[in-house]
Amino acid sequence: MADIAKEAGISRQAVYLHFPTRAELLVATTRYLDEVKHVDDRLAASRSAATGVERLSAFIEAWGNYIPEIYGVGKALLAMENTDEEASAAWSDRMQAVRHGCEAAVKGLARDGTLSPDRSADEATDLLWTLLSVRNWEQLVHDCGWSQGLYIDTMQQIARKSLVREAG
Amino acid sequence: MADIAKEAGISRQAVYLHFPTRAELLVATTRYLDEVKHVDDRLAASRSAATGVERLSAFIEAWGNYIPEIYGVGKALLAMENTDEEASAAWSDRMQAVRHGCEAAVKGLARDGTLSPDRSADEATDLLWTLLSVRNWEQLVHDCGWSQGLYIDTMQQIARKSLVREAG
DNA sequence: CTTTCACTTTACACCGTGTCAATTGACATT
DNA sequence: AATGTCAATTGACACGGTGTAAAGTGAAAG
Repeated sequence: MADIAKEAGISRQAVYLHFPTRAELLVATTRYLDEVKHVDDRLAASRSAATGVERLSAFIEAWGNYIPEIYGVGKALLAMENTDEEASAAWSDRMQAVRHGCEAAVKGLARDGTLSPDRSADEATDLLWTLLSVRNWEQLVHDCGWSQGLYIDTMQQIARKSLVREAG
Repeated sequence: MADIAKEAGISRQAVYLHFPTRAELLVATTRYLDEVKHVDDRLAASRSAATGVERLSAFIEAWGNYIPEIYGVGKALLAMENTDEEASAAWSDRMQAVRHGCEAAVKGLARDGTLSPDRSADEATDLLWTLLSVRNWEQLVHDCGWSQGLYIDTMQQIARKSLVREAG
């Protein structure tokens, strides 16, 4: 909080005049980021894809390219996951939104009859959601040094191979 | 620390007589767990597999079934990753050991000529390592309610599909 | 009989979060 | 020109968790 106040050029206490707790500050920041980065517009593109398979790839590209923009705040929120109830709930809420995106992509496959017979729709959603977690992005791009492009390509391919019937 | 002391039936300060910091206590606990759970023996089984593909599956099964046993300490260590240098290094060290296991499995595939042509050995190792992260296990088994068996089966299948040439 | 050792109790320093009260300075209202 | 409002300031403090320090206890071992 002290660092944030310094960065903002106000006193530490003044921050509390705007945001009652550290968690609420972070939550407000994610909301602001979503607004300013037009996350809705980006995900809308994936919804207009012709086939389920295309939609899956478009969704992965849209979300995957959004991760780096929210990564900073996300990491801060994730760091307080264990100690702050409210922060945990806020992050969990945002991740549920991503899960709904995954679910929609999986349903697109099911509608086309291209969902892999190996997995139920729920399991496929869980799997895709896990695959696309911010932590996985962090590990591959930050820790392993992958480029953003390699990350997107690989995630698209692996999602296709694990979720699409007769994958190629 | 107070909770741990209470559980151990000694005073909070007495804990510091054994472990200088909270981080070192957790590190010692992981070491103790590794010893008592015979992690080396378990992973040895995967090394004796005939083919690279079998070895991959055996490794995933061995590590995947080890995760729940270290999960408690792992989570505590992960929680201090951002604040405690030493805890972060300790966890990172343990995860490097897992990465070496992944690397060995990938090399097994490469030796057989069954590694997917889509990926270099390094990328395959990164991918497998990320797939098998404790966080992913946590999300699927804890958050999504998957059984341990479903987790193992799915990870084996997805690893085969993403890493093995002409996957089936 | 004394040393040693693990442990106890008590006290305290430090840091980060969050609260509270009194004050200031700018701007708008009347 | 006097008044009220509002954002922000300063300074103090409570709380919880980690870690340090010092003096004391009790039992086993030489």
